[in-house]
Amino acid sequence: MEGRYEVDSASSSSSRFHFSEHNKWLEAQDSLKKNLVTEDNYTWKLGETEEEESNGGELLKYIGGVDISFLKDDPSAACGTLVVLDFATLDVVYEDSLIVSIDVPYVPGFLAFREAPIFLELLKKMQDCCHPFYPQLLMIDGNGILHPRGFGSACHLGVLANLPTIGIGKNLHHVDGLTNSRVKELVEAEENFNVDAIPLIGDSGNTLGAAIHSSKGSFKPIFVSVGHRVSLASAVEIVKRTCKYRVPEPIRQADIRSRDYLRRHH
DNA sequence: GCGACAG
DNA sequence: ATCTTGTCGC
Repeated sequence: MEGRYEVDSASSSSSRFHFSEHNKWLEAQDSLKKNLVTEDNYTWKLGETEEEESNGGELLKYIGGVDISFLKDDPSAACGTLVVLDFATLDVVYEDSLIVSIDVPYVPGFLAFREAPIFLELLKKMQDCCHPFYPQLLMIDGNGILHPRGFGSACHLGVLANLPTIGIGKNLHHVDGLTNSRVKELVEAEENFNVDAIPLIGDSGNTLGAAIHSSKGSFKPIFVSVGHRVSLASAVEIVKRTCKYRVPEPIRQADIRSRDYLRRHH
């Protein structure tokens, strides 16, 4: 018998998370990871050059963002929001929110098990009615491969929805020797003086993501990592083009609107 | 043993 | 993630 955990009755919320659940989640991540694609795998172009725009290929136009808000009291009451923006204008062209009750705890390294189900439901609603603005790519507030097992919530959602995804972290998830102080060193290193996307290379030698200073007023970087079916280079390019402020617009709009919706409907 | 730990 | 106003500065 592995992990008998329930004996430990003295501790509180965190011990509600039993070893058996932990193992199930590890196995699920391991299994889903087999379908992960970490290179560009889509047909559209970004439209960065006039040539591409006049060439008549399909362009990236609809870019989605998702976020969840919670209430202080009643921590199970949550609002998930999906927005779709026009990549060229950054206008919000679609918005949908859902109030749900979430009983899955937040456990570092397993964010997707808490948040992904509501995002999949929001996406399914769009798909079921063949909505013309269904996103070609999705940004998630949470990491992609910048994760203890290389499979953060952006990867998880990307694989389940079969959509290209990009992970956006507002704080660093310490992994593979990448700590706040180590990243600070990298950011301040002389060779990175004029570099706007600093590669995050862990102790393993793998590049797990990039730190970027999105808006001019912010010294605090955001952390971009590959979710699914997008290369890091493309992810960085797309994120930079959607940043009016520190947090890219798809995430920022989803965040604002989910918070508003929860306030107005509770 | 202690600290760290996306949202 | 959440509670929370003004305020200092470009």
